[in-house]
Amino acid sequence: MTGRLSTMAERKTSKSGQETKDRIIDAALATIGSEGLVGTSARAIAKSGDFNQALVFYHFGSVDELLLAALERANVRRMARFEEQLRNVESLAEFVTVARELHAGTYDTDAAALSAIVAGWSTTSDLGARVLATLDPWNDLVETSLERLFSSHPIGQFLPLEQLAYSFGALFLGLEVMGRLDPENTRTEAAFTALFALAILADPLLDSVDLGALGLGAPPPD
Amino acid sequence: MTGRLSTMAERKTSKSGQETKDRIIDAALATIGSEGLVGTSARAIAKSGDFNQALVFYHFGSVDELLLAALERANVRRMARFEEQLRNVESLAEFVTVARELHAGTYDTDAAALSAIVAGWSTTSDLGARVLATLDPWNDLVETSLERLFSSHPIGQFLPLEQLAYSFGALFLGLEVMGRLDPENTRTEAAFTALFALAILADPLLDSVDLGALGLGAPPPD
DNA sequence: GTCTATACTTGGATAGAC
DNA sequence: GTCTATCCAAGTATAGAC
Repeated sequence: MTGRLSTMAERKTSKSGQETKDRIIDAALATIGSEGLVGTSARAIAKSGDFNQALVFYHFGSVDELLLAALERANVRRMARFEEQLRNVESLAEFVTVARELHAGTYDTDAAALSAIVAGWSTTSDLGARVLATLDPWNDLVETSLERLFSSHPIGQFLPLEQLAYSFGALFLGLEVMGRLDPENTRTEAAFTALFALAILADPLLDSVDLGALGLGAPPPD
Repeated sequence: MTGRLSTMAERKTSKSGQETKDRIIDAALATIGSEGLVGTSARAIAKSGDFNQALVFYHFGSVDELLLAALERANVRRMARFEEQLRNVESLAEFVTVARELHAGTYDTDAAALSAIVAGWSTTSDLGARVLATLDPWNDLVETSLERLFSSHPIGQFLPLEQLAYSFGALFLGLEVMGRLDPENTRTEAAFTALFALAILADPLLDSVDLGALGLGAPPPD
């Protein structure tokens, strides 16, 4: 019974702000997922997380800043989850598989919030730059992954891997956005299946490319 | 002086509504381009087009309906502009070139509005279905184009062209959205350049594919 | 069909009590 | 750090004069 007093000390940090900030961020992500970006107001977020609306402004200053923090958080979580897999990819087919898993959690709040914020703010220039900065690490990660993947293929050195990484990111974003337009999301699923099939075709093909025939240098020795 | 009465008859259709509806749609598209989707309210549109805010509701019922009409209009215009080019494409490189031209008008109001609406409404389910319906014709168009393109390649029959068409559309959308995040838009430009280079590599490669080596049937006769 | 005026709602943001 | 209360701005939508 007297223990209640001593546990106070243990819980001192519980209201130190960081915990509340986390709750607010999670509530923001959940609200974007359920209400869409336009429906995500400070009041809606507060209602979703069952705290006071004024806390948003106390901890983040404005709704936009909160959403940027939420974007950052969701992005970090997703990168942490897939970084290792992506780094160890050894074929295009594996690459597509990882991307598909990344997409698979259709109702994953982080995923929904990410594409909603990125897409929804793509025309508001001041915020756009900060969104782009948040997404930047993906470019490096994918590029590294592609370098590794193509290091064993003779054609790799002729490919613009940096731009290809950016393009793969754009393709992924486009598939996410299109998928969310369709409530049943069947088309994006089908697209991933098709891309996987394509990768299966392309993987052996990359090995058999005759660079000489393409005018890119001497063919690999037999 | 008495002519004023007779010219009234000529101008009778000028205020028949359709002309005003056009003005409103154009103003809506312009506003999305300059203010972003979130900044596009009935008041902002009316100010941009210099007419009364109430006209939006008289002619379209709501702002959402107006934006759907604007989406439809912009989409029809863009399809009309590129349908013929796309239908006559004869190589992957040409295909990329057309896509690049489609993207090139960075400050084209139609293009900006299209990607903003599609992206911004991707999480609001009720409107999303209608957006998807508007974009549908592109899938058919691109698929037809790909069929034509691959009709002379033996590997064409093994490719899931419908899903590839959808994927190309998603890639284009993703590149547009990413491009708008970046005020200078240099990365999407670079991506198109890289994709063009890739297409240049892939075009002759498709002809030289040895289907037998991929286990897809007899190799083409010499 | 178009305008003015206005009712109503929602949302951002702050002040001040606790 | 969190709450209540409140101000103010902006938006949707409608009524009614012209």
